[in-house]
Amino acid sequence: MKNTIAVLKAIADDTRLKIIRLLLQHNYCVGALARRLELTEAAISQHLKVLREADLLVGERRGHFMHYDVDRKQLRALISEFEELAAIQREGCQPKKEGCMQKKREKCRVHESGKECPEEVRFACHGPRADEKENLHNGHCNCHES
Amino acid sequence: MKNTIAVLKAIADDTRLKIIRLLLQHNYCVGALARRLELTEAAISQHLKVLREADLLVGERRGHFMHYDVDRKQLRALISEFEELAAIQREGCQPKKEGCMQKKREKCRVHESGKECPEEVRFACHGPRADEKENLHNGHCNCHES
DNA sequence: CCTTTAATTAAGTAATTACTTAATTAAAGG
DNA sequence: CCTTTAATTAAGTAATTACTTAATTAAAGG
Repeated sequence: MKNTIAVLKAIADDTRLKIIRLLLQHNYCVGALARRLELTEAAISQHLKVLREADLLVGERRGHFMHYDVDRKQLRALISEFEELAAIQREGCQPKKEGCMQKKREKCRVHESGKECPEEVRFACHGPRADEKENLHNGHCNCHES
Repeated sequence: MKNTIAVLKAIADDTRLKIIRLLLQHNYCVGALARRLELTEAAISQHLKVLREADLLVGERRGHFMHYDVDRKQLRALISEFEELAAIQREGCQPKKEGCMQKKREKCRVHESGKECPEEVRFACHGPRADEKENLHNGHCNCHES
């Protein structure tokens, strides 16, 4: 799936979810959708555009009328993404093995002196910065509980 | 699931989806999430509130720290909702059997006279109003193609 | 108690979104 | 061609959202 967030945003709207439900059942034209959902055709057209750009719909012209179909492949792709998400396992925290600096954490009383946190204790107290990926255990393990 | 749209809206945000991914792996406190996502704790706290109110998270206080957990039941419930959606079958349109008024449709030239659409042809031309659920075939079948 | 700390809430702002009406586009068909 | 029709796009608006900084709350611990 190209852009999961765009697909989710597209589907996370009451009107658009109703449109998807309707189009899964029948091949409604834009006017029919507008009548059923009691909105203007312009509003429906704009919603259809959002869904189309998220690859959730494919449109087909039939004479004067545009008929839209749900791309069921994309729906299934979304389900797969969620299944992958739900399958993420909890990683157990092993402070000692991973070098979590429990002791240094206790030393952090920087604000008393009004000074900047010295590098020696900054990491232990405030955890890794975005660019420090090595130690992932500050802030989420039991170090805090001591 | 109580409110599918609220759950979808909660999850359909880049930052919040990242929070969910992180919390599925580890028990991060709010500050740790803020550091990793390079946002203020206030911003994270507000996102956590959205997720909490969608029942996607449960929080637990540990001393000074709040630790949040993803409610995996809710994730699975969301997957079920999507599977139900994807399982909706296309209903074939049977105009004759269902009394679709193909003939009357052709008579609709109301706008020529500048008059209101007479009730006799209104339904056929413009389809059922929201309160007319009996005939679901105007606007989505091949009637238009004739 | 009093101070520190982590998290939340309040207040404000810029960007986005969901609609409206009006204008435009494009196919159908005399 | 010219008109009709269905759909889309343009322009504008009110509501919502994602953030910020500042103020508040609540537990921890000397």
